[in-house]
Amino acid sequence: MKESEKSWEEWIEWIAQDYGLNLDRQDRETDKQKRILEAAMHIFSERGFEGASTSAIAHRAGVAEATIFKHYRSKKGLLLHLVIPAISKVATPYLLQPVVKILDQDKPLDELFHEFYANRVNLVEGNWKKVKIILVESLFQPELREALHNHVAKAFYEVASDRIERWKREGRVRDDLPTHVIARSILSIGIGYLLAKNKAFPGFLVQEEEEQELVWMADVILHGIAGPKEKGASSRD
Amino acid sequence: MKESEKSWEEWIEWIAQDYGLNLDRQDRETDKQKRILEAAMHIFSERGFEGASTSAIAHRAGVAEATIFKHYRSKKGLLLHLVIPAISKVATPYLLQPVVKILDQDKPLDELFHEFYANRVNLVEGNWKKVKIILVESLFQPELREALHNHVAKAFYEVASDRIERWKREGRVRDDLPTHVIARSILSIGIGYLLAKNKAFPGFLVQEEEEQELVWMADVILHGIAGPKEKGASSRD
DNA sequence: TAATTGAGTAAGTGATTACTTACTATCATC
DNA sequence: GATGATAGTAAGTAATCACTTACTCAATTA
Repeated sequence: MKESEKSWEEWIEWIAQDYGLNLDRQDRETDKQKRILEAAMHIFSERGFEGASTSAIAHRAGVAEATIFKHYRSKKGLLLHLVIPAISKVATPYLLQPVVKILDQDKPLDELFHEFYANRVNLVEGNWKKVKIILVESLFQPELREALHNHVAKAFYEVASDRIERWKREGRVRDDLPTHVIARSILSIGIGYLLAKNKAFPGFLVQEEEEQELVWMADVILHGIAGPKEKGASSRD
Repeated sequence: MKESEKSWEEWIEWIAQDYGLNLDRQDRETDKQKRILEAAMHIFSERGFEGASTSAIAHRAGVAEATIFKHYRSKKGLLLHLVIPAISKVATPYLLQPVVKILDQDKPLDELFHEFYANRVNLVEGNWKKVKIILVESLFQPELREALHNHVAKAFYEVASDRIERWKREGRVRDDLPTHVIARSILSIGIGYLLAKNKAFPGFLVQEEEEQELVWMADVILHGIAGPKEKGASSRD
């Protein structure tokens, strides 16, 4: 069976065997386990996976180093314990539902996109450290990349493309652009804002209050930036 | 003097002193020096800075480990030797010139943006490994982040905002959007395409030939994705 | 040609790494 | 009150880390 053909459940099971990932989220974690995960989140996100030492994590968590290995088997096991539940939450209908709910409202697209961006920006910023770990490490850890591609991205794209095609039929979205271009553009505007604000170049690429920026984002993605003199040039008219 | 008030030249000099960076690019590198830099580029980009060992780099370059330290003083010095010249090239008018040349042509913005995206996509893809190192490590190395922010980003933004404001006056670009929003949106569409194609989710976010994708990118940023039913909703009309 | 210089390296250095072993303390169950 | 089972850890382990020392050799300079 090829890697990419594994279902989410099969993939999780495979990881679980290799790294002792306990999937039963019900069985409550010890106080020390929680503190280890919290410490790991901070140190992984500050120094990256390779730059983080288990001794530093143990020290920050206030436990002996061996305790980490008792619970998580290996350093990589610790990383996956931290990150896989987060990914699996996103892949779950549970976290995809706000998106669906927002996209299915009977409102002008301006308002709808505004709400969508506000919701997703909020989600990412509320979990910035974990998001950073997942994004950076997915560049170096094939398992993570595979997971993001096959499950998170795919799930989102299915929801998105479904709506976009309906909007095309209803004349609310241009039907002369392929669906993937529209989906990518919507995402790009949001990601660009998050990068500019959080990491890259705050100060001159993000200057106003968030509420106002979100309105502009929705405006740009819907109507573009062309002025009256350039409007006729579109192939759609 | 605050970090951010250093000029590019002062900053380079400061780095040079700390890490023995030889700025005189004229004095030709040894064959072995070239091979070390080449090996470092591959291994840094594959494993990240912390994950890359100097012994692995030496092995790949076919030199003794000590040779690396003879030339670059420390592992971090090696990283900066690799990365600073690349950044400084971008900050230089020399590499900014293609952008200026493209943006100052007397053509419809559709064509202009198409050309701009083609040019920048080309540049990034031709130097993908270095770009990856710079982006990832700038998340963890403050010197790199500082350099990108104060010199590359600033330089680009100055060129961009100048043109955008002129276009506003000429009615070629909407004057009801702030300049930074326009600049950010243009960049976002480009970055989104690069991420989708190279790293994140090729396959369903990038499906067509590059030439065609570039046309769509220019189209979306100029005219948006709204269909006839939603067009009236804009605040600009 | 004697002296100097820079490229290059073999063989280390102590520190730190991820991970183990062998142990104690606590607590529920029979 | 003996029996496991689990949580936790002190004190290791071998391997690897970034970096140094002390040297050779070839080319240049005086």
